[in-house]
Amino acid sequence: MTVQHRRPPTAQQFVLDELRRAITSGRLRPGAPIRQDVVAEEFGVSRVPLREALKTLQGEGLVTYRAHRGYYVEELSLDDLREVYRIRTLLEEEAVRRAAARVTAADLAALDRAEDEVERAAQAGDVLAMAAANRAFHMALYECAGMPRLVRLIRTLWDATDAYRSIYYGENVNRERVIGEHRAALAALRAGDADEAVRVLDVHRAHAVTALERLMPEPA
Amino acid sequence: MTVQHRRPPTAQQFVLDELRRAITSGRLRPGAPIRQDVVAEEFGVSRVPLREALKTLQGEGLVTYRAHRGYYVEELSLDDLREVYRIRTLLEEEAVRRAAARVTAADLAALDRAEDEVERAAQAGDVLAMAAANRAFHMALYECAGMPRLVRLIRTLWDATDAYRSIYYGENVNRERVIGEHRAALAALRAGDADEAVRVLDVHRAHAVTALERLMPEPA
DNA sequence: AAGTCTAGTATTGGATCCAATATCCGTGAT
DNA sequence: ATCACGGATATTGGATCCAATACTAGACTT
Repeated sequence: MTVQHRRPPTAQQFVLDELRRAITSGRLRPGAPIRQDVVAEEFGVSRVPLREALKTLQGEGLVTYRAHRGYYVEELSLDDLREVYRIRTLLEEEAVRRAAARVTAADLAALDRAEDEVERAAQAGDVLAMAAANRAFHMALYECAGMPRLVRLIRTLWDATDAYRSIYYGENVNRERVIGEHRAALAALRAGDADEAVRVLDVHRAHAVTALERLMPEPA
Repeated sequence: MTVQHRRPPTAQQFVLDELRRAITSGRLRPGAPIRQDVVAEEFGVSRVPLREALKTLQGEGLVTYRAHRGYYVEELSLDDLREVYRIRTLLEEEAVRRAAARVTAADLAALDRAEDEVERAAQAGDVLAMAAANRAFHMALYECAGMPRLVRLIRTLWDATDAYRSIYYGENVNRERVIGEHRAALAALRAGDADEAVRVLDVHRAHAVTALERLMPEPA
């Protein structure tokens, strides 16, 4: 007996996910004020969990907040996305370098398993599962750096742009490319070649940006 | 007619500041659960603004959260602080480099004024004012990079460790040193020498870490 | 005696209601 | 006509109350 849309355990989680989707999909227009009454009713919750979700989004930079004025949808232009990816590059390079220096055999085995998961999802053509598995793979890799706060930051940046990524995996070509790049990164890591691992993952990331630039609606 | 402690415009802001202090000062011990009832009563507010403040702190990594289990004070060991400073280094280097490439005459004039403010506070021996002015100076510098999201991230990292910094300015030597370093950074920026500006500010930051290592209570 | 189920309690999650603040618009003075 | 002032309204901020969940302890079974 399968549950269709397993709703998260709390309303704030549910609203958080929905809001992210609404913002990154453009349904809530950039710059527009978020009327708590309206949105709360739309999602069928009260304003309390909504406000907690908004606080989280504020931390991620998807909304801005002014006391007694409310929350506003933050602009997420192509330039902003590029900026996010630039920041990710800075942080993830550090993570990969440290990971390369510290990675253990057990870590590598776990990464192999994570990559298997990605490929299984790709084979099945399950876009959602692949996005999730891909994320798990990358985070597992970054975790090897032994810098929990760095990983937390990276994870937040991924959260802020998650909705865009799922578009990316819709295309067959990308799915194959991703797998190749993952394998190359793993090989480099296994060989202890930090520079090569960084290089591969930079390309990996850069390609995602290019794809986004192609897919994003150019600002009017 | 001076207001003693101008309480922030909202209870959540007030609680946020107080909580940060309580956590970074160690009054709320690492790993300890945060009982909302207790803390709310202690600060004289209801649980609603407290929970919003906690969400913000979650974003900053000062507390962790598990649904239906509550918030817990996050460990902030010396290692964690080092990690935060390492991340700051990565992000701020990028900001300074971009700033050096884009800084205008007007920007430089504004930075001069910001630095004047710092020196005025230092002269007056007003530690709190100096911390604030110093922060304003650095942020003004980073703003020149034209990367709002990057600046936002840096600001968040500063927020998470603000309480520690005020200790730093308590010492006379540090106040003088800071001013010298600021001036050197400004000179480098004016000369368009990005590498030098980065170098100076790296030293600047590294010294703050060293001071912290001296002052921090070593974990038992 | 060990483990499991169950009732009770503590704590968080969420809804509703009221208060405080900001915005908007009309009125009046200059 | 323009600006300042003031009240009405919309919206956010916060307090209280109730519901849902997780923890605890004790009784019962084996």
